[in-house]
Parts: sequence; structure tokens; C-alpha cells
Amino acid sequence: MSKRISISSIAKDLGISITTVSFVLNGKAQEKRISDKLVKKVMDYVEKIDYKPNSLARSLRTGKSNIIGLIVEDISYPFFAAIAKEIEDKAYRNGYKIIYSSTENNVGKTKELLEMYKDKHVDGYIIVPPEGIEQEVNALYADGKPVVLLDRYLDGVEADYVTVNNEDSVYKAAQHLIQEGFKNIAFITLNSLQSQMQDRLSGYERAIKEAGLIPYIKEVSYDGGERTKKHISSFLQRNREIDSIVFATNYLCVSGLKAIKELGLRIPEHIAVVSFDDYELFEMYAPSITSIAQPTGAIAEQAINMLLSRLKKSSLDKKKQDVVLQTSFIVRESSKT
Amino acid sequence: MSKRISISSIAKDLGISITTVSFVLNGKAQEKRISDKLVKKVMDYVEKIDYKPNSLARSLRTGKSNIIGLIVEDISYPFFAAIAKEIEDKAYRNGYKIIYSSTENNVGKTKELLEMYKDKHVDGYIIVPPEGIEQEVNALYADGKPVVLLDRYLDGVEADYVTVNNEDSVYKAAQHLIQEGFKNIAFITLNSLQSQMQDRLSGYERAIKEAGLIPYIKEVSYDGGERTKKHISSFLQRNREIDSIVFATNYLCVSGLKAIKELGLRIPEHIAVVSFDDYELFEMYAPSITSIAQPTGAIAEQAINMLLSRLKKSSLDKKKQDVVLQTSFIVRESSKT
DNA sequence: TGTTTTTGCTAAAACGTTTTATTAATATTG
DNA sequence: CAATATTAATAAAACGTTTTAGCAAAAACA
Repeated sequence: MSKRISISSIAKDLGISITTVSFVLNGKAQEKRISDKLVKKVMDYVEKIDYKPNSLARSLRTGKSNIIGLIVEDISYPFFAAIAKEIEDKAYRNGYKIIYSSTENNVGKTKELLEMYKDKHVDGYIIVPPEGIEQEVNALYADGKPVVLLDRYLDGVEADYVTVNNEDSVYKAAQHLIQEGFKNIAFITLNSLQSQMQDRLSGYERAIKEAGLIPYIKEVSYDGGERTKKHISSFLQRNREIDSIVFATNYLCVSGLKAIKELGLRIPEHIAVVSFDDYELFEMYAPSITSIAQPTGAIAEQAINMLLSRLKKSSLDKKKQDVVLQTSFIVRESSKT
Repeated sequence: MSKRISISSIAKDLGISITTVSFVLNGKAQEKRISDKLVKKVMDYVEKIDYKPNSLARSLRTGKSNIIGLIVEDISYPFFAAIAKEIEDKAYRNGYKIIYSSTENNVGKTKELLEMYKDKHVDGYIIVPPEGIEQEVNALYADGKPVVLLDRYLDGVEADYVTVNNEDSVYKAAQHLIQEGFKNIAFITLNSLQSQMQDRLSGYERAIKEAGLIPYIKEVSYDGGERTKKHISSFLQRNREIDSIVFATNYLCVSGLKAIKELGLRIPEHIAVVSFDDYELFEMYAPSITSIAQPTGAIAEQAINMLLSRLKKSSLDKKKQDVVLQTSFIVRESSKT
């Protein structure tokens, strides 16, 4: 086993000082007036022995880790997995690595995660925030760590945001159903106070109100399957006049589709369906399901770009940015008369 | 801004030595014979000021980072996303964090990733290895870093493995089709030399040979959509006698389903379908698709357990372990006559 | 009592960098 | 020619830990 190679072993081998080696390695040769000859000597040697600086030592000294913390609700949801992929890819190309975690919308777990991330001296954060984490996020900001929030809004938090036009998207989706002639349009959503859910609900309510229709709102909790399906099923049975549904998320819609199938209802003849958040399944399903598609690529790109630019200039002075991206409405068979 | 709090500031505040504080903090008070009184004093103070050790400094000194590197093919594939979630969860509960990356089966990128991970002093690795990375993986092992390989096998590599019974699963799937009376059974796979793909192919070939049938093997490359579909489509058109297909992966099957639909063929009347790797879509599709389900939870759990146990005892002496988990065969409508 | 053991604690080195302050040598100026 | 400015390089401190080796006092022993 060869002796551990370090900046000081290089200095010794070359008969020069550690400082000089460090300057050369950090591209400060010009600024610090190291002679070209010496620069070349160092570079050649470093090349030859394939020296790689120890990033831990560097981080300890500089306080920068070149790590970005990514905190999403659940990395196994297609939406977040897709975003994670894009973010990782771009971060990697900029010399950053990603540490990720899933919050499962649990505030306690999220707080612990933030502790651990801080401890690892993460340089910046991309967070899909659960409710109740406002203080901690503000603390990060106060600590000079850039934060970009994703997917949802947090009141009274000084951070950059990337969201989509939730209200308007659902408004338009409901309008589409109205135009197609549906009269009793239901909205099935999570029992959650998260901003994106509230906004989607508002969009529905606005469209229904404008059209002078009766709102049918059902809030369910998502448990990954059976119970959610049951709740939707009994809701539909108790309100047989419902002729169409807007689902607030794609997994709720999947549960809904199962419920509808079990009830023996046909889409769209008996009941029309529109879902927020597109999903491969919706394209393939028979009938195919109309949906509101979020631009995952653009969301991820915006988020990582905003974070990287903050990291570059440590420009916490710049005013906070809100970016609202546009969804696209994909009309398929499930909503046409 | 309060002065940065460290082990030495604590020592100073308490009028004792750094060493003592460190010993107490690391639970070595007993061993090092620090008096109970002093231990309590330190602990109380640490509690009061909510001191958290700087993990960078600790890592620099100890060479341990408490970070696990997770390298998968593509974090946005449901299979890998599901595994990532489980691994992250368990690692987190054991005080480890996960850094992840996607290789996209690119050897060059993977090598770079391993460089970066080494640089970050990652303690252990869970890798879904692309072909051609054998040397680098062996180097990790030689370096004393535990490695667990996932999903596929690498010849001549000293590492723990977690895989599934690929050969046998496909053998049984083909047998199932044979028993259902299908005669011209095709196998559509990736043009890849990866072990899991080769094993799946072998299983198909064995079943076909045993039954004295003609093999129909089509290797395609996966491009995420259109071209793959076209290739499958033209393959089916050129071989109209084919009455059933086994797909080697779920995304190939999705492309296949699109091709089949476009050709106007009905499942299973005109053509039966079985896919490797279950997918939510298969359960919901009309007709529902028979599939070979991988136990993602068990795979992830095995992998992280094996890695954690190696990390605990740094027991590189222990012989390498191969764990082969069993898939389950889910018969649905697409393969029944 | 004098010697050895045990107890309780600590000094200082090491991990591998970055960066500030400084020095010595050379070049430029008045 | 002496004084000043520039060039080229370096010593040493700092980042915050862990850990080896050792020391002084108290206790146990002969």
C-alpha cells in the first residue's frame, strides 16, 4: 500500500511549500504570481501521480461541501423520482452531489433530516416542504443557506419557489367538463392544507360557482390503496347524480378508477374523469384518462438553476423569486361526451 | 451571531481538556475512567447548549463519513425508485445518509461517479453495475470498502450480491404459456449482455427447447418510446404466427402493448402477453397483464442489511454472500386462453 | 516506609486542506 | 547609490475532531 498522497507529500516530493501547491491547484497561480515554470512542474506531477484533493479536508476548511440536500415527499412517487433524476443530473454536471430523503409529509422526520443535513454542511437545499416546517426553513435562510421550495407554497417563508398554476389548471379542467355538458362535477382531493391542494380546490370551486352548479367535494386520506378506494366508492354511491370527477392527484385517480370499475360504471358514459398530474397509466388505460400534466423537466431545471445561481454568487441579497410554471391539459377519452 | 460552538469551546467553558470532552461525547467515559461527576457535568452542558459535533472534522479524522453511495441505472424508473426509497429509509434509521446517482448504464459516467464518491469518503456502496465496471468495483473492495451489487451479476467480482431467480422465473412464465396451449412464443428483450438479461433469455430458451417449440427472439434497444415500439411492431408483422410474447422488462412491455394496440391485435385472443417486473399499469390495463413481480422491498432490505452488517464489523474477511430472492408470478387476463 | 498499581485526566499530534501575513530576492525609481 | 516597489515563494494558523502516550495523585501492596 503506497503512502497516502496529499498536498504536503507533493510539496515534499517537489521540494516546495504546501502553500505553493495549493495555490497552483486552486488556479490562483496568476493572482499569486507563481512562476510559469513552477506551475507546470506542479501540474505535471499532479497529473502523473493522479492526485485528487481530499474534499473532506477542503470542506472543513472552507465550510463548503459541494453537496445539495434534496428533500421530497416520497422519492418512490413517479413525479418526485422524475424530478430527482433531472436535478441529480444537472447538479452532477456542476460538480455537486445530491443527498436525498423522503419526508412522507412528516414534520418531525423533516426536522431531523434538516439537522442531519446541516451537520453534513450541505451547501443548499431543494425542499418539498410539509406543513409546519416554516421556522426551520427560515432558519436555514438566516444561516445563509440558499433554499428552493418546490411543488407547494409556505406562508411567511423567505425562499425561492417553483410551483405550477394549480388554481388555474383545475379551473380550466372543470370548465372543460362544463363545456362538455357535465352538470354534477365532483372534486376528490386529499384532506390536506398544503397550498397546492388548496389552490386546486379553489380552481374547482371558482369554475363551479361561475357556472352556477352544485359543488361535490370529497376529501379523503391516502393510505396507498384499499381504504382510499372504499371511501371514494361509498362517496359515489351516496351521490349517484355525479356525472364527472376531477381528481386532485394521480394516485387518488388510480384509486378512483378502481372504485369506478368495481361499481360497474363506464367511463365516460356514466362518469367522466380528469386527473391532476399525468401518469403513463392514463395514456394506456381504457379509456385513456384526460389529465393535467406538470412539466417535471422544467420544474427540476428551474429549481436546480435557481439554486446553483445562488450558490455561485452567494447572492442572498437578490430578492426572492417565485416561478410559476404552466401545466398542459391533455384531453383524452375519459372526458369526452 | 454567537461564536461557533465546538468541542474546544466546551472544554474552555468547563475548564477541562478537549480530550475529556471528546471521550465523554464518544461514550468512552467508562473505558477511560472519567469520573461520573465530570461526565454528568459535560453531558449537562452539552445538552444545555445543544451542541452537535462537526461531522466533517470527525470524518476527516476517522476516515468514516457515515454516507452510503447508491448507484442505480436510473432513479426515475419505478423499480429503482422503490428500492431507493426503502434503502434510504433504513439507512437513515441507522445513522447513514444516502448519496445517489444514475449511471444510465454508461461505464464512463459510472467511473466518474465512483471517483467522486471515493473523494467524498463514502463508507460503502450499493451498486447496480453497468458492464465494464469490474475493475473499479474490485478496486473498491481492495480498498476495504464494502460493496453490495444489485439486480445483476458481474463476473470475477468479489462483492456481495442480491439478485432474483431470473432464469427460473422466465422459464416458469414460458411454461405457463405452453400449458395454456400457446405454440409460437416470442421473447422480446434488450440487446444487452447484462447478466439478468442473459439469464432471462436462458430461461426462455430452456422452456422452448424442452417443449420442442420454435424460438422467436427479438432484441431491441430501448429509447424511451417510439423507435422501440416500431421495432416490436415490425417484428410482429414479419412473424404473424406468433401467438404470445414474454417481455424481458416492464418498459419493453409497455412499448409492446402500444405496438399491439396499433396493429389492432386483441390480447389474449390474438396474442398473449407476459412481462418481467410488475407495474401498476399492468394491474389496471384492459386486459390486465400477467407478470413476474420482483420483491423490491426484500431486495432493498437485503442489500442494505448486508451492507450495514459489513460496515458494523468491517468484516471484509467474511466470505462473500450471494442472495437470490424469489419472484412471484402473477397470472392475470393477458395470458389465459 | 518505599514501591507498584490504579485512577483520573490531559498535551499534543494527526487528519488534509485554505489563506493570511511575511520574507527574501530582484527590479525600478529618484 | 540608496530607497522603494514588485515578484516569487513560504511559514504557520486555522477548520474541529479523535486518539496515542503520558503524567500526577491516590490507592494498594510488600
